[in-house]
Amino acid sequence: MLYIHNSLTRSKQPFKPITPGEVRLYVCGMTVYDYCHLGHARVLVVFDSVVRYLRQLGYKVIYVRNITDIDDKIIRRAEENHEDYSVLTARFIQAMHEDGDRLGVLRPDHEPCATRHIGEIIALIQKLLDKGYAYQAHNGDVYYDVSRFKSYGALSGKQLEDLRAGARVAVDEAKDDPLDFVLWKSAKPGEPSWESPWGAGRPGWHIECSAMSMHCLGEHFDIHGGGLDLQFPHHENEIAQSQAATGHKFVNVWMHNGFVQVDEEKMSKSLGNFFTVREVLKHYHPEEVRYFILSSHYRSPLNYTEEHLLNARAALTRFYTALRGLPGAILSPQSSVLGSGDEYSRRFMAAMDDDFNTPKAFAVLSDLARQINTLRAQDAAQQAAQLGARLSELGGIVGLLQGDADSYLQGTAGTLSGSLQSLTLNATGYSNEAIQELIEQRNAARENKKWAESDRIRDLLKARNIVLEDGPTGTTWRRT
RNA sequence: GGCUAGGUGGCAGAGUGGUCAUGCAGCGGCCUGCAAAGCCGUGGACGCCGGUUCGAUUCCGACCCUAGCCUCCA
Repeated sequence: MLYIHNSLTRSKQPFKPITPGEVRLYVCGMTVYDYCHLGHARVLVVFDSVVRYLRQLGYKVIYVRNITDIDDKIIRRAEENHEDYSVLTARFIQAMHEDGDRLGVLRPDHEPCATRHIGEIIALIQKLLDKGYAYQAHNGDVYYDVSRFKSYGALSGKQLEDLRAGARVAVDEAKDDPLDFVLWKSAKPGEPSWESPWGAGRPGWHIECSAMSMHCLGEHFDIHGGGLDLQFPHHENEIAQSQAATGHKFVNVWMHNGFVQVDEEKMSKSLGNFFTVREVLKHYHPEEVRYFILSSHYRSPLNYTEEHLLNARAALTRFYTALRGLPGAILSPQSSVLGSGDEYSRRFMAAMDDDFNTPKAFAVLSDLARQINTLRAQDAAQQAAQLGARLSELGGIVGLLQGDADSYLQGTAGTLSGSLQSLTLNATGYSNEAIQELIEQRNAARENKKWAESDRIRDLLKARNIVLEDGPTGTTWRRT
């Protein structure tokens, strides 16, 4: 039985889809005016793992992750660049796809862009106006009247009075109430705009997600996710909009992932303490980044440090070392994991069932790796191979361990993308053939018990971050 | 100030009312020509103060500290 922590009730609850066997999931994606940083990567990887796991459980998942391709920052950035906003957004949508692909993030089933759903957005705003939940101000903007929505603040645990007390003063004179938020923004000269009953303008951020999620998934769906920073006001506002418009419940379960932090501080654009995905991938294997992200629970803060990434590298090295030389197993939809009932699968699934507890699940993978190593030492090759298949199968449930062990350990090919040819940390200047040649020279020396010569070659390679390992079946090498 | 989530061994990170997390690092051993990898063993922890309890790191209360939200933010 899968349990999920619901931000709305602040408790872990058994998950029950609205339609049996089907899960409809919406996640707030990026505003595309710059490259993704690790904070964005966490959303991508966390919800990718959620989707993968739900599918593993046998659910038909409809996964929608939107793109905000029109807003103030996009307009400003496009102006700075002297380019059309749509050229800017197209470029960063592509960059986002590249980053996601490299991290092994499966594409969502639908990826709606705000600018392609202006019609639905306008219709939704009109509905809110008709029902008296919205008003047009003297400056032409249309605002949502927060005071009309009784349960406003339920998701974030805030009271209207408290919010008003803490509100920054008189930011926008046109609003009736400082807490009211914009649904339709009238265009200033030169800004991209769309025609509407309230004049030329563009949608506010919050209404986009209400309109697109309901368009793609219906008025009532199962799970809505996003970063913790979206809980208030963005998701609060979505609830207010959608439930006011439809008159019934919007989303059953709200999931929020924690922040990526740098020096105990949130990683963000505005603080300038961010690392982009592509920058980090210059130094670390995509699978290492993915492991790093999943090695703490999705709701916990995650500190970005080099030490943590190296920790992820050590863990993956251990797993791939255990898998090395075993026939690989790629997770298939017909995987035997679910019904197999073996101890490791059972424990792994139990951990994932507990609100996607990936760190706990990883502990099972460690135990499994140890058992594989033990079996190999006992020459129980068949059983080792069986458990090896199980290890990569379980790893595959969260998008890990799907690569070739030698490729990972020798750093010659991207495990997930297949296109990562130059891991800078692993650059050594020796070709695989040259390494093989040196290994043969060394083994010849060892045959003759010329230990000095043997050690010289090993040290030579070690200086280039290549470590040799003499096993019962011969010498293998890997990069460090 | 209001609200939310946290404070676990050297580091990271699960978890539990009274027997094991797990990984890295450390220490001892096995293996090895020596290593590496691997295996076995091992030390070390639950912010602070009260309360409930036969017993609390785990439940309750106060306090301290951290992060986040209350303005765009994944």
